Amino acid sequence: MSIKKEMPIAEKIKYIQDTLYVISGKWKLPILMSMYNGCKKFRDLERSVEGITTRMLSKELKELEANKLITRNVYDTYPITVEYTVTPYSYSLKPMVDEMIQWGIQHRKKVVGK
Amino acid sequence: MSIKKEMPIAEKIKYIQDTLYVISGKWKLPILMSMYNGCKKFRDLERSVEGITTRMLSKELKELEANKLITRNVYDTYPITVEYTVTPYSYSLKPMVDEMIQWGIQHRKKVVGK
DNA sequence: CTGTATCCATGATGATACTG
DNA sequence: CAGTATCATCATGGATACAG
Repeated sequence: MSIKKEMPIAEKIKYIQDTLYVISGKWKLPILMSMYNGCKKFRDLERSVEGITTRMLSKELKELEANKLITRNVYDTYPITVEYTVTPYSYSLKPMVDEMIQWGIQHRKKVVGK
Repeated sequence: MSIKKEMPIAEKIKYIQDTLYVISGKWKLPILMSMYNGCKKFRDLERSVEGITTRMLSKELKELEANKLITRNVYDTYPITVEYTVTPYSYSLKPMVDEMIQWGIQHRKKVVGK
């Protein structure tokens, strides 16, 4: 028989907020999705992520990198090119993101009633 | 053989943002967790959700109710008492929230290295 | 091309006082 | 008890110009 201690609520909340923080911001998930779709260069992301500014793209990319979801590689061409790539680790987000998509779909039906 | 059309990225992002919006804000999940833990009355929530103000509690409860995650019941005592209860529907969030907790746990290890 | 630096607008939250 | 009203503060993001 296994004795399983329930995690205290406060601790659960802490982890949830950690997680939310990592994917928070208007652009992090759109950027990631674009990258899964093949975009690698700064300029390509700037164009494919509808409406984003260079300031926000730069900022969000840094945070994604800090959280090990993407890596940044600089190539010494002229002008320099920079390639961002999603890490294998970033795929660990997939189950959660898929859940969010599914929940969003059914919730829209539930609340809007359509 | 099944032909399955991939959902366009833009649409996925829309649903993800819908979902994030529902649980957004500093207090919605802490409130919900407190309610799962048994809190029902405004004053109890105000005390159990560490740091929340009446203004925010009131506001977030309204939004949770609008999204059908809780219901509000007024009892005509004196002074009146109000009981909030989580809806069965709110439990549909559980898989996602559990995923967030698990992801948060392993992410802290991954990034902090501990 | 790949960003950084400023400044500004808006929204989200906090503090506090007050009401039925 | 269960909130509302008002004002203050802070974080987020947008616009724009500029740099290496």
